[in-house]
Amino acid sequence: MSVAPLRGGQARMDELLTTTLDVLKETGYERLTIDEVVSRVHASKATVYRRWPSKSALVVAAFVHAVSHLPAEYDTGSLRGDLLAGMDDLLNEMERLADVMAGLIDEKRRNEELATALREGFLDTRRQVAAGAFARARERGEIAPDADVEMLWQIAPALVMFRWLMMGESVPREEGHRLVDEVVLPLARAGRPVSAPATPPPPPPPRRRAPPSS
Amino acid sequence: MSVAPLRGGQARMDELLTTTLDVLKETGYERLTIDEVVSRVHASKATVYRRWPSKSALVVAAFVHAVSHLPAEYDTGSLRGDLLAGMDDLLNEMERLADVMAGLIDEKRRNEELATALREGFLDTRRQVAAGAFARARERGEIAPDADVEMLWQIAPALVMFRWLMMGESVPREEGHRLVDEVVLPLARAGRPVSAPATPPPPPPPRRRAPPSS
Amino acid sequence: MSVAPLRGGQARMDELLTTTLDVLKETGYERLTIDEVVSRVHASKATVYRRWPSKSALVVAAFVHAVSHLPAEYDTGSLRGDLLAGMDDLLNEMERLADVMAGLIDEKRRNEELATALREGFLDTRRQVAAGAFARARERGEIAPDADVEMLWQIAPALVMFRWLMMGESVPREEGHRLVDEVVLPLARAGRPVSAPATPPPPPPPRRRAPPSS
Amino acid sequence: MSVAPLRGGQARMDELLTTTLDVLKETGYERLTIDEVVSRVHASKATVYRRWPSKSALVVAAFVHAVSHLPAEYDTGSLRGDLLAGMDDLLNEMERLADVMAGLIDEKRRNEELATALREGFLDTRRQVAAGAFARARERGEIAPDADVEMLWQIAPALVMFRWLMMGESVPREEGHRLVDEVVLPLARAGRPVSAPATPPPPPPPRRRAPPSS
DNA sequence: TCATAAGCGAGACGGTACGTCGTGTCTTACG
DNA sequence: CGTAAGACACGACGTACCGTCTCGCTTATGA
Repeated sequence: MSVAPLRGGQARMDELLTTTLDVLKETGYERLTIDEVVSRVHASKATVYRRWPSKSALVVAAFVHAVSHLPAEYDTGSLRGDLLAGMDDLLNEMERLADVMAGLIDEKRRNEELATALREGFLDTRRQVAAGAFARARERGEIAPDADVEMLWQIAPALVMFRWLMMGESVPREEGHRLVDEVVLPLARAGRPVSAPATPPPPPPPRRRAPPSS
Repeated sequence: MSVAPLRGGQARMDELLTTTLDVLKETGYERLTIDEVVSRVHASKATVYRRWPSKSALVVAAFVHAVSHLPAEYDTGSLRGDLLAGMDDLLNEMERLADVMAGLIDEKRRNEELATALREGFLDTRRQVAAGAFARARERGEIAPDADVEMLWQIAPALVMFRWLMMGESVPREEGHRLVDEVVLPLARAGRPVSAPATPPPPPPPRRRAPPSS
Repeated sequence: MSVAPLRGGQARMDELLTTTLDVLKETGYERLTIDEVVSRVHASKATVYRRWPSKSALVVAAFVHAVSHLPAEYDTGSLRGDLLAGMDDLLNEMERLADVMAGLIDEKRRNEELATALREGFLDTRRQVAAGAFARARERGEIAPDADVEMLWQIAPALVMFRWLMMGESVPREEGHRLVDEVVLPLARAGRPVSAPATPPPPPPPRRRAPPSS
Repeated sequence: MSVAPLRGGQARMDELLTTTLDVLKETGYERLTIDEVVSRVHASKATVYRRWPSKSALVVAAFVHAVSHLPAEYDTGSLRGDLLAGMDDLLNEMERLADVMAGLIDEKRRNEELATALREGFLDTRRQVAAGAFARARERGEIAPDADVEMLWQIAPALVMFRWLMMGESVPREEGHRLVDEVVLPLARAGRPVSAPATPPPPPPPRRRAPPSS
């Protein structure tokens, strides 16, 4: 769906992409209009369609553009410092991109490139930040050797995005830090629980039907 | 934007709403068309617009319809049993509604009724299931008295929805159970950490700019 | 290229067609815009495209509509009276349609329906008017029995259209009448010349080339 | 709108003009595309627009180029010979230009230069050929002194163009010669009719309305 | 001899119109 | 009266062409 940038006009491309992102934030994917975007930068529709074959491709490119920076790396000397730094970065990114992401989650189901952009441009960054921090912490003996890093890295983005996208609330810095101190760090230090309780899992509950059929 | 059901035709309404949900799952909010819905049930557009004033109202109603059942309540006698039962219910609901939710997250930003439906019909159910379970567990002394219930209940839905909507993966039952056993239960039992480390939080990291401007 | 008229809205169709004809007269085929037409009658493009598949089809229909009346028939009792009446009718029609025709002559080359409309709706009317007049005149003995009717009927429209379309002048009534009196009537009365001069036709002249190649 | 030939590249100009004429014949004015023309001669749009300021100017120039040769003059010694020679020339020109003319009649209404080109490059040639022939014939006493030359010269082009452009038929040489022998020559020899019949012209017929309103 | 200029191809660009499609309103005819 | 059918005004989409423009490349001349 993406298109090799034209020879000239790199500046024009950036302008189009950042403007697209602005409009996206303001109005959401559905209400975004190509005409609105081009009129803001005094361009013409052809200039857009010469680069991207459709509205959705334009929007995807704008998102890719927005998340295409080098993954952050923090080495503050302590696990807590690293995680707090990563959390601050996450919160900044969400502030910038939460509205845009909301408009793209549906599109992502049908657009492999967008899915890749989200994964590689955003999620992998979170994973790498956390993975690096945990690796250094393990060498320093700060955490249990069997800590489940693959689960741990997801906790912060999952909860932050849940709050932004599902609950519709922003997440203040202190909340994010509490999340690190009261959830991530304790779990990392404790490692996996000694043994999963032997009680067999209960039978699956009866499936619900959509309408309150009773 | 809300529903004014006509006297007759309750069955017709259900048919329209469930069909709307089907189309929504298949094609997403943006690509859903009223004509597609009505042609599937051999109805006419007027029949839809007599009941709901817009496409978004129809879709909201379909979602409300889908989540409008009594909140589940599980009392299995143990916290773990309750949480696992709640997790199974959550996983079932996600299986049924993940695609639909993806299509509505953007619309929710502009549609208060949809936001309410999501909150009351879906999230509050999760909260109540967990809150009840934790309350009983505290009475039984199974968990620390200062366990942060408001944070704890969010962990399961946040991580499950993160996996479904962000990572694009479904969550198998065993994974859900591991989440209960290795994250929720340990945190509940431990309660809040003795004291937040006294180290002052690091200064906020420099904000990133969108393009790799270096 | 034509389309069965929709059930309702015959009035709307007429309105669209006459407005199309107006715009056509004012601006010519090339500069005519669907948006201009629909905005004049407060219609929408879809209303046009529901009936006619393209701009050219609309314009053709407007022309067909404009020439779709019963062929005139004049029986004034004398050949001269009949021809003058036919001439007046021709001049009226040209006044009404000359600008339109100018815009359609090119399109006619590619549009069989338009060609048919021009032939049957306009030219055949001329032929029939003249043919009837000459037939009655021959019975009355007013003209030579061997008068070449197939050539005679063409003279009036050919010269009038030549003046309108090629020379860009309108033809006043007196000029038209002079044409009848000084060209058509004399030729009709004289019949074919006694014998074609026996001189063999000269050899065809050398073909010219486009550029003044000398 | 007129031509300002660049210093070099006369050959290029000819190439462009003749190619334009070709495309014009094939597709008509409206469908002619600058891109089509330049791609056929491996030129670029700038090369066209450096010479002619618009599509219509290019097309006009192509037509002017096509009709810009010295007016023919035939002096065969007899009126009939002159007229037949002129007719052959006319038929040749129509063969070459009928399609092009069809595409330009509409444009001519709005383009004074094109109107001039048609008049001076094509029509005046016909007029001069005929006028010369008739002048010599009058001196020789071959025609009536009061023959209406201004009307006579138009008959041949009017009828030939009528056949080509309105009826959509080509005109074979014999038909053209018949036209000379049976129409033009008899009228020229007879001169104006002795007296216009005294019958007053009939009242103008009722104007027709566009739709068959009865 | 080489530099300065000019025409050239290529094609991006701002516009404008096209023809299509979906929304939400409305009318018509049927049961 | 509710409904199926579908016409309608509106407005966005994605395409095509016009006329302008900038870019290098080539060529052709003049210092």
